[in-house]
Amino acid sequence: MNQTVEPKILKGFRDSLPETETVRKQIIRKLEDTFTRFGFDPVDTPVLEYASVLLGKGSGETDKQIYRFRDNGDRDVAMRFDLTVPFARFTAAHRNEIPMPFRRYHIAKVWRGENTQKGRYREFVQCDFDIVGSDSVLNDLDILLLMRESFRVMGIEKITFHLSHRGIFNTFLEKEGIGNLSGDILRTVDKLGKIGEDEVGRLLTELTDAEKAEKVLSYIKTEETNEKTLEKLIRLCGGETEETKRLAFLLRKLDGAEDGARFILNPSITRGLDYYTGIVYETFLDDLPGIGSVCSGGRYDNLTSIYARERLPGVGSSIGLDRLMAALEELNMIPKRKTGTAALICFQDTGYLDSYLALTRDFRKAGIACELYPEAKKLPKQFSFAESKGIPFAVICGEEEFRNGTVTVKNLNRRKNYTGLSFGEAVNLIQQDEK
RNA sequence: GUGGGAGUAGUUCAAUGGCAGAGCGUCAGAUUGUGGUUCUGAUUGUUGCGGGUUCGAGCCCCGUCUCCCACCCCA
Repeated sequence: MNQTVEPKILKGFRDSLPETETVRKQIIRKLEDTFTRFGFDPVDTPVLEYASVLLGKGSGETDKQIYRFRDNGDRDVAMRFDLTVPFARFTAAHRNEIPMPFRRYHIAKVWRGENTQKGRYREFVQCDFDIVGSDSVLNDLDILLLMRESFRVMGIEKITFHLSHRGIFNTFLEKEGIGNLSGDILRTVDKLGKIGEDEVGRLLTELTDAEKAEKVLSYIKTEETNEKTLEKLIRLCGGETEETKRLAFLLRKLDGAEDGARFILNPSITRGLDYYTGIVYETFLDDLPGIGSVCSGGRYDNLTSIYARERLPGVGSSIGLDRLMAALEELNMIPKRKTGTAALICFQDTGYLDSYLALTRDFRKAGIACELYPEAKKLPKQFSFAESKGIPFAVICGEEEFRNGTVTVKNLNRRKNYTGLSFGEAVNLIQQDEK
């Protein structure tokens, strides 16, 4: 039997080793705590949906990227492409069980069959949070505050939130008599950061004419301050509207940044997805903007239009966890933690097996994540095993300790011994360093 | 999906069409209750995969897979 199958995996799909997955789980835990503090509840939906439920919800481009096939019962099925469309179906299906306004978060994998690049995979995790069933600007504000808080708890402060307003932009386009070209113009304008003003101007001139292109270019330019940018938008729209007042309110409330995170009114942000109608935003790391937005979203008029009659407005955002982690890795910001295990119980003397087992049990009972080395090998051997796994502490007990009822703990990073400890002191020592 | 670049030991990288190599790492010992130095010895390969040309292919040609880059789109 020397015929083996090559252990290969598909393009754009990845394994996650403990050193990566431990960090990922830690980040997810922090995010879940944060979402919960903001009053959001978790939900889940199936990976597979009827293709008819998922198709035709984004642009034509997104349909091509959806994984779709016939299942064993010959049903036309598809894997979820994002978490928003399944959420729309979910909300329509459970409308009577959900009190409005509804705050939910959903952290799960999604699949897109597109070409890969750094920070672009075919299977990746999104962290979505939305508030539906209310038009209130306070929800827009809370989503933005939650975005800032989420990055703060992840320890990322050099970050910029670019925001803009789809509705105001459309008002402007209508006023200029080019509202019918909204979709094309939005997509073109969206490229400003990448291809520059001249090239965008050229493309806009192709779409309209030189004069209109000039006007649009002027509209999408970010001025020195948010106030000035806002003033310009109001002027180009022909005066204040409900929407500009709304945007002004948000910018006022978001002012007074307590850390490095900044909110910038950037009218060139438009988002490719069609369903946004109000405020939209994208988030870039100051040190690695090239990897793309790590958190995007906006306000939409009607989440469930395809599935139900009732109009259901909402606002939400999505953190791209895998892209974020790829960026953090590139920036050397991934914490070194390779395991959740805090202590290795060294095994030296087979005669004391029961004592080792009892010690292991007691540490676990006290909340210390630990494992007992399964063989009575030499200590250096056990130390280097712990080190290679990233376990910070070794518990060293032999005849002397068991006779005195004491515990010896070694901090493996500092190579420092703590002898003659009581069990409680040992637990404290290990827990202290946990933080 | 379209176009460009890359793929050699666990890893970083060598090898004019002519015996696949080095550093680092890993393992064992010097060292049977304490691993960062040193020394000794050992280990590591379907050159991504499959074909072709050739006396002979890691190297040239074709196909394919994966990664990286650009477009597209987006997290």
